[in-house]
Order: sequence, then C-alpha cells, then structure tokens
Amino acid sequence: MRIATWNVNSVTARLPRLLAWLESSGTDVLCIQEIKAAEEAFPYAELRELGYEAAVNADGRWNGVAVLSRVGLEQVVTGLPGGPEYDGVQEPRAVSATCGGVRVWSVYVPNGREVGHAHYAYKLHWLEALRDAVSADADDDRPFAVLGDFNVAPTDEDVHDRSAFDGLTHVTPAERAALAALRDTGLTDIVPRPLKYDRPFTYWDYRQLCFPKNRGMRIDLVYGNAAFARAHKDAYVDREERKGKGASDHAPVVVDLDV
DNA sequence: ATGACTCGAGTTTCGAGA
Repeated sequence: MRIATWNVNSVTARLPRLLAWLESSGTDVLCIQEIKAAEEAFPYAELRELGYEAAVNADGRWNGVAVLSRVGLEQVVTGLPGGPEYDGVQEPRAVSATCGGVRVWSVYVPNGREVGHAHYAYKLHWLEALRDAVSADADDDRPFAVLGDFNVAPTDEDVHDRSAFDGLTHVTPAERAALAALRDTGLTDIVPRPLKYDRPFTYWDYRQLCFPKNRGMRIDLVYGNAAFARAHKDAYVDREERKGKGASDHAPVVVDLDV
C-alpha cells in the first residue's frame, strides 16, 4: 500500500496537478492539507472518477484537511477531539479515517506566526491535544500514523540554515518538545529519502529561488506507531512535484507499506 | 534544468503562509 501526505496549498488551484499526481504515483491513501476551500466546493466528483473517496474537514478560505482513499474509508473522525479554539472557533485542521486496515490522521498544525504570539500558544496547545487524541491508536496493534504539515522542523538538520531561524517559530525548544511528547506515545518519525541532495526537505518558500537553491525545511512528517514502522518498506520526498509552474510550495512525502 | 511568491476574497489590496 502506498500512503502519502501533501500540503497542496489550495485544492482548487492544485486540482489538475493533484489528479495527475494521484494517477502517476499510484497512491492509495493521500492525506492533504491547506485545502483553502469550503467543504461544498471540494472536488468530490473529480476524485471519485479516479476511484477515490474523501473524508473532508474544510470550511472556507484557510486551513482545511482531507483523507483521500481508494482502498476504503471507514471510522471517519472530523476535527481534533479536545482541540483548542482560535478566535472562538475550532479550525479545520484534522481528520482521520481507517483505509484498508491502516488508520491515518491528516493534520495541519497551526503555524504559530511569531514566538509569543497568541497563535504560537495555540500551536503548542494544539499539539498537546493531538498527543492526547492519538495515544490510544498509537498503542494499538493496527498500523497507525499521523501524517501532515506539522509546521515544526524536528532537528536543526531539518532546516537549510539554522542561523536563519534565530528567534523564529518552527525550531524552538518548546515546539520540538511538543513533537517529542507526541512521539513518546509510541510513534516513530518515518524519515523519507531525499531524491536529490543530502536532506529530505519537504517545503521550499516560493520566494528568492529557494527551491533551485535547496533552501528548504522538513516540516511535513509521518509519525507511525510500531506496527506502521514495521510495515514500512520505503519512504521518499517526491521533489519532482515541487518543480514547474503551478506547484505547491510543499512536496509530497510518500511511504510504501507491506500490508 | 528547478528560476526571483502564491492563494483566495473581492475590487485594488490584503492576511496568511513559514
């Protein structure tokens, strides 16, 4: 089974690439983030033509997540149970489903904006709630993974130049401690292979030639439980999808499971 | 080759992304 995660940066703008990539990659289960469209505008029909069902949590201009599957879609949970609110609303940042015997969460962790900003505190609370919500599944014998845009680089090696991030979000000890607490539920960071260069970056800013210069970050992560880690045979970043006109600023992370 | 932001709302410019 091929499982992947991809921050598409608008499912509407990315639809031609999304459909083409699903076909060319042969992905069975895809977790997507930053749908940036209301649930009513989600392209269910186009995906169904390719054989994919979709569990969607999206409400408009920002955020939004989904699980796409051609191997079944059951036990859907929409939203993060116990998750915090921002500006009085629970934003659409999580959805989970069981697909062909594998349980997956698609998550879009809040960005945080600036250290000390209310959004930064919200980010840390959100990661705490995620840890609480997944701990039972992490402990299970069934293959399970949290996949998505975590907006945290787990180590200094996961950013192109650590000195460029002094004082910024995504690299702070508090954010990394929140990821470590999540792993402590029994999850392993499934680190993908880069298809070029030495480090498996998954995001490159659109500006200043970041992609050609490989000034990237690894912030799209796959955290799998023991059964998932045992079943996984390979993982890689499909950086080819970051190339050319109309690309997302994130590349898909692909995991092959022997299940 | 991989190339100097992009997206959606919505009206002319802006918040957000990270």
